[in-house]
Amino acid sequence: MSGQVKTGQKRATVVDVARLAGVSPGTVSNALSGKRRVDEETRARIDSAVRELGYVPNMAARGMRTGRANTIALFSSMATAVAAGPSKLGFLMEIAGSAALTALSRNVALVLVPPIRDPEAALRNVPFDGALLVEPTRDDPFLALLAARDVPTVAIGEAHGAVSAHVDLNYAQTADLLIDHLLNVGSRNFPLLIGTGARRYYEVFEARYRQRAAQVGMTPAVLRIDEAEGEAGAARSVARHLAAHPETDGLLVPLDAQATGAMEALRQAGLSVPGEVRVATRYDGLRARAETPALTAVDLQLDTVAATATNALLDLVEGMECRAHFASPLPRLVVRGSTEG
Amino acid sequence: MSGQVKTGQKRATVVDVARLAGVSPGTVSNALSGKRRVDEETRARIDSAVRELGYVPNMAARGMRTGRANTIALFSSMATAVAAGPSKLGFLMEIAGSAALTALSRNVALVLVPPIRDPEAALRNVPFDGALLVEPTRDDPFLALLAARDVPTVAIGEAHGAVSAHVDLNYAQTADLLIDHLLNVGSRNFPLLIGTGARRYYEVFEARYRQRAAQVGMTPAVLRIDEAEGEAGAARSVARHLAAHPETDGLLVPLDAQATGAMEALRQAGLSVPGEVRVATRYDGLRARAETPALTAVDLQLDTVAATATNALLDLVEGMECRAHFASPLPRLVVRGSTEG
DNA sequence: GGGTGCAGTTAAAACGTTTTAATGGTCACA
DNA sequence: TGTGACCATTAAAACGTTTTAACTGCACCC
Repeated sequence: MSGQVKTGQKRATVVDVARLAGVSPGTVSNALSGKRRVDEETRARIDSAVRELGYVPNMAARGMRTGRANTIALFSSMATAVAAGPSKLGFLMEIAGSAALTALSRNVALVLVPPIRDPEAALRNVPFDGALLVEPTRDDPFLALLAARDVPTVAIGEAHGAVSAHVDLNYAQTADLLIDHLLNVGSRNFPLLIGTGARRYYEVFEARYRQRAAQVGMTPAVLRIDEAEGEAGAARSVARHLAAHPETDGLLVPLDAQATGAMEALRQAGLSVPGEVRVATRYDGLRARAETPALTAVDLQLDTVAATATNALLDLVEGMECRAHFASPLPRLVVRGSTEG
Repeated sequence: MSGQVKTGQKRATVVDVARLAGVSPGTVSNALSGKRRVDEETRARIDSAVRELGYVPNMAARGMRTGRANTIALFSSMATAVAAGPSKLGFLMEIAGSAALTALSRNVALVLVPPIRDPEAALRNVPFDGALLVEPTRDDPFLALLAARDVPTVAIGEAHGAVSAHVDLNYAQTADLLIDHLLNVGSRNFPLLIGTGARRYYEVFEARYRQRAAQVGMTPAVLRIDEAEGEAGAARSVARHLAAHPETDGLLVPLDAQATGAMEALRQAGLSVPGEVRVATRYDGLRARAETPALTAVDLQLDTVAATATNALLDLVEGMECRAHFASPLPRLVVRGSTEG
């Protein structure tokens, strides 16, 4: 009997509980939320009524009253996510797992909003009190929509637009790590491949690359490839570059989808990796590890990053003050077969 | 001006829109939802009022009235997920991505409930109108909780308990695929490693393994390892088996975390893979691909499986009739270095 | 005895939407 | 002219909480 609810029966409400316990609904609410003192004996009566009726609070009603959804949303910038396909999803999912765990430890659920054609529809149908935005582009459609909704937003990775806060992804250090590594293993002629989108980390990578190239006397070559062309686009671009520059002995390809494309081009050209050409990429995900040889990459410690971002967002949602900028653990180089023989 | 909302300003409601458009709130609701006919001219007035005020419907209020949260939850059986760590998360995340996409295409968001200590608290604070349950164990704590809440539940993988429906993960075919493959590449003495938990797919794997072993005259050996001991437990168990059975020339290890543990044991024993011992696992995820040599595994087509499950669940939520059992695309063997030289 | 303060409780309002039943108007048909 | 059907609209109720302000007793203090 007790605790059981028959199928189809209407769920018990706070008034049912109140009636059974012989108190008013307000007292039940106070007893359950603990917001006000309730007599010990009354509380006991309420508790047993709750158990007997199998009462579960109606979240929608609570949300309407309190104005909170107990939910945060994780968005990924549409364009790239689609373009980079599974790789970007890996990146996103790694963040999602950690963010969900952190959020739930604070009694908030994470809703996952994958890249989708119509961001506006997604926003409209999903209740949430805060948003996590993964590496937004300069003109990210979500930025405007979230701003219009006046909802706290935390970006993962440096953001151009107006966000409440952002967690650093250490673009500069990551770039330096990879560039210095390529130099250390002896590469002296390696181009940088980046996408054409307005991503902050492209800008940073390019800046560091050019600076370092100038220092060591390397002629810089920056190949820009539309992200939407995926692996194939990168392969074509690299093939062209190899033909024009046979002295090439390395490739710096931050976007992993483009990195595997580049590997394909190298195979076609009959060049050995890492013997003749060394290759390094940024995100140490499935693509990087599944390539043969596996690609040297960087451990961005996304779980820590996501936890930091989530906690910051929840602080904001709860109305606490919060810094506008959070540092991340320093990225660590993960050396693999593609740069060491 | 239009479409702009100043920060801190209270959000416009349907009443504000109604007043501005000179109609009643009910008409606004009808115009927006399209549930009833509304004169073309009034609809236009309402639309422009909506734009001017930057009106966004309050989901909580709508949810309270309609009884729908526009949300489904994805749960993963607690014990295993924790035990198998990142590998299980990979599995879960692959499903999550596809489920989220499918759900969103039907205007429903996916909330991600990662393995957590207190499942009951998770359930209480998260509003959802349906649940997706990944490979529940026989006594899965979520099963009871979801049943008590009387919420439609769809399991991914055969389920023991009471769920509204389940989508097959083709345990038998998967087992056959792997067993036959090991036999085909010449293995004649390979034990089966499985966990101790009450998972349906352990039972099926064991049954098929014993049957096939009897057919080909192989002495069956089933090693059961507590999932909670992870890689190390599997490594110890395999080391022991190898010492007692030097004739071992293969390993069938469905759980990928245990498979990588087994690989470690083989390395320690100085046995070459695939030369002396062939290894096969089930889930073709990061662990399988990142191992050296990469592990032969099975493509379970989780994206299709997740999409099927999600659509079934949403049908149930919308009150449609729905089959209790869905087939999945047949699993395909992915042959890798661990079984072919 | 009249005020003050406190602790526990309550009645009623409020949150913002959807839905129901009722309303007035127009049109076609007898 | 009356009758019914239909259409667009509306007023009001309903959803299930939380919160506010009021209200009890009751003890304590001048």
